[in-house]
Amino acid sequence: MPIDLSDARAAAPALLGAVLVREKAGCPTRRARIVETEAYLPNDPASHSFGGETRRNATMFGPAGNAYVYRIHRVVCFNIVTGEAGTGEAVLIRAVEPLEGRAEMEAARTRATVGRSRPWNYDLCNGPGKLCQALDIELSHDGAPLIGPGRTPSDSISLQPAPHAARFRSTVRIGISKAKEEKLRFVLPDSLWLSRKL
DNA sequence: ACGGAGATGGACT
DNA sequence: GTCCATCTCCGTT
Repeated sequence: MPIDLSDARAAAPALLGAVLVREKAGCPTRRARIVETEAYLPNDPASHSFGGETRRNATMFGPAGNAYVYRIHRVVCFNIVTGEAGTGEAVLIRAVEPLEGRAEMEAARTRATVGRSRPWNYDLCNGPGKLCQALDIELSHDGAPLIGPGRTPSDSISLQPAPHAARFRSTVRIGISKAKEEKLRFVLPDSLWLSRKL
């Protein structure tokens, strides 16, 4: 069963339990389970696509299944484009649980963080910027296809569907100032790797 | 365990 | 000049 990326509201919970696979030449494979997502809908005042297409958000208006990667403050965030091309919707991946290649994730986080000496814990990848550091997701991956052909084998991000539909909970989204009331954040309620506790 | 402040850089108007 | 889909540290419980 392919993952339902037909629209962001359906895709955000459907992506819970799916596994991100990061392949990079010279690095061990990193795999991580998605435990927290947020939907950004068409005509959503909190979405980057609100107000139309610009250079920065252009891949949001492209086909579903591509990575939308943007920079905010010091870090980048990783989204999966959903819906028909032109609708400008996506799902933000907010937290993942490491499954494989954890040492490589810790090394990547250490590389990206200055002055950290204590060991990594649940803060390894429990946030949208942190997981991009742990998986070496960069601005250059903006627009990259995650599913099907067209990926770069030596530098790919791909997706394995969840083995079964996950039991989830929804809450309000985090870190936004507009359209705060809608419950468009989706989590695996028992996960220890959420960016915030329930 | 939780909350607030400051760092910070680019996109957009 | 303003606005952030954030992170980390350091304070207080």
